[in-house]
Amino acid sequence: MNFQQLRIIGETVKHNFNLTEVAGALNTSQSGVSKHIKDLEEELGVALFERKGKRLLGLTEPGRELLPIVERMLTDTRNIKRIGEQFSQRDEGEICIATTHTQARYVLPPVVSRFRRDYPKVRLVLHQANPREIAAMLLDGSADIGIATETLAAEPQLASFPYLRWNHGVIVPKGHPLAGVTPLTLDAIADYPIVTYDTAFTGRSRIDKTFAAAELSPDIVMEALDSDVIKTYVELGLGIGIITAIAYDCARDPGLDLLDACHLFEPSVSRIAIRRGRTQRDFTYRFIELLSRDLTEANVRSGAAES
Amino acid sequence: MNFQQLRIIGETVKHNFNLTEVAGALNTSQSGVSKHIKDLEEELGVALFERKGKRLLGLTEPGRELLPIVERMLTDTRNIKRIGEQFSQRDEGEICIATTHTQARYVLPPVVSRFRRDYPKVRLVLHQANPREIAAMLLDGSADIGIATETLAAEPQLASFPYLRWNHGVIVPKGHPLAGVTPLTLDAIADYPIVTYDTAFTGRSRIDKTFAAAELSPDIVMEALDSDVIKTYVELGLGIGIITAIAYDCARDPGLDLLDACHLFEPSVSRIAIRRGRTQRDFTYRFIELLSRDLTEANVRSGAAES
DNA sequence: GATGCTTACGATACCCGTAAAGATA
DNA sequence: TATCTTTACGGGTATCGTAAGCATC
Repeated sequence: MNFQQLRIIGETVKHNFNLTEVAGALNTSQSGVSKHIKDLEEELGVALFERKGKRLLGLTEPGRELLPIVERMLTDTRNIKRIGEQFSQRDEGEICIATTHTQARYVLPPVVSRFRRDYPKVRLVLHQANPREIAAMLLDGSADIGIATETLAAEPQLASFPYLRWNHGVIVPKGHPLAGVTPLTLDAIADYPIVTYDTAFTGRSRIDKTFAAAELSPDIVMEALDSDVIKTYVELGLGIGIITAIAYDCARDPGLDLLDACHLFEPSVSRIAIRRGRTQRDFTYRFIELLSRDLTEANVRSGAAES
Repeated sequence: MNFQQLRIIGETVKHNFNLTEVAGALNTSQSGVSKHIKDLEEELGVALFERKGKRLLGLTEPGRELLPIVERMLTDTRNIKRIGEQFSQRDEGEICIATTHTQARYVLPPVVSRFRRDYPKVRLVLHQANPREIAAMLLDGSADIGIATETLAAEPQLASFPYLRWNHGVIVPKGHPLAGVTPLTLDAIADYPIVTYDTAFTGRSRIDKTFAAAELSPDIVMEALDSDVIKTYVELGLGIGIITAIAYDCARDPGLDLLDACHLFEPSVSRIAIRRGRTQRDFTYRFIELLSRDLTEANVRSGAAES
């Protein structure tokens, strides 16, 4: 048994059992991949892959049992590598943060610039993605930290921590009649066409639930992926907008008014997630501490320890 | 990085950083061991071992961080191997049970013979040892199951399960005056010289605590490692014995009487332990089920899952 | 016929062990 | 001096990639 064989097992599952792709992903030859699999199966005395003739179709039962162990070993090799980097180049390296638009645009900038000042030699990669992709990136190791509002909590392999509470607010063009309605009500909102987030983004599910609970069916005329697009179309008069309150800035958005809606929508909680079992660089913990002073390295470590 | 390097790191720590011994343990040459260490340190970019000149003295800080991961990888290699065996030879293999004298002599025989009938092709190795050695054998992987009364629960790497409650009893030569004392009292026992277990064995600590709580200082004239030796010397008239009640059999011990002492000593609990994170063979779970029908595979698995 | 897996074979690199040299107690 | 580690070097082996053969779709 050797590491190449383990890598091949892992990649084979990832690439739908297409060994040609696997060879490409590992920059090696198909023949080598094929032989490695055969050798390992021979050494263990069991077939790991279901075959139809020469094609691989899936894992056998022993293969399914093996897979989680193989994956743990692969992450452990990366952990070992990371410990090496950690000590050989304390303040150098790379940190990849997978996050949604809202966080990247409105919350992270001060944290990022602070981090860059503290760790000028660390390459900071921001990867904007939707919550599902963020979870996938954490799981496959391509991201160190994930930040999102929608459920990162579902996956047991991830440890997630709340770090920011925020509310939805309603934005309207300056002088819009809705601005005169005080206090704002759901019924009043539902009278106008609405522009808001796409499903599975930035608390959209919470918006839907709130209207459903009030037995209202709002007229959603546009679903966007980010607050900036929503603001643009609200300014054009397409309708009123429901966005994160933190995305509104009276100086930058002179054509819009933000109407408080704390009493209408429950607050949302954005979470930070990391992969359990992954050894993190020191500066990764520092980044998380910058996001929330409660999330000290000790707290994050103990939260990630279970399972 | 390769497996041989990881094995070498692990063995080096085990053998007090003597590379000559390590080479012996892995049947290879010192030079190879030395080079592997150097190569790995070079690859990671950090020194893993503290050195004084050419001698290795201990782990550096990165080495200490690395060690648990290396050990997990080594147990994972064994886990993979075990999965192979599990499926290629379902009912063949080896099971090693580390246990104390009392269990081996009085509790395990029926279980062992039943297991041998069910799994005739499994080589069953019984290894008699003291509780500390039992824990060590589980930790280093040389035993599958450990059984003992004294604390196996202390080590977080081990998962232990209670499976047998038992009481201490007093044995006396037939016709001994103590047999007339009913109910038996601690004071009455303390009047006679006592033969019992060595410290750290078969609930000896419980015996001591019981007398201490009653402010008695019993005259312990002999400390033995097992009940059979105690019985022998009680029969010779050296004193009265305090042993596990399960070690007395009126048919086999015609010269002795067992006096009930349930009301004097708290019951002891014998425990079964396995190593967390170790993949167990099917028949290992079957063996545990034979010991206690409550300890089903599902229960044991979930109990071993934490941490 | 196109794609995908396996087998055969030659080149390369890696790992191992012997032997000699250097360091430590 | 005896023990232990490192360095140097040669032999063997395993791994890799090319190329050809063969099965599946």
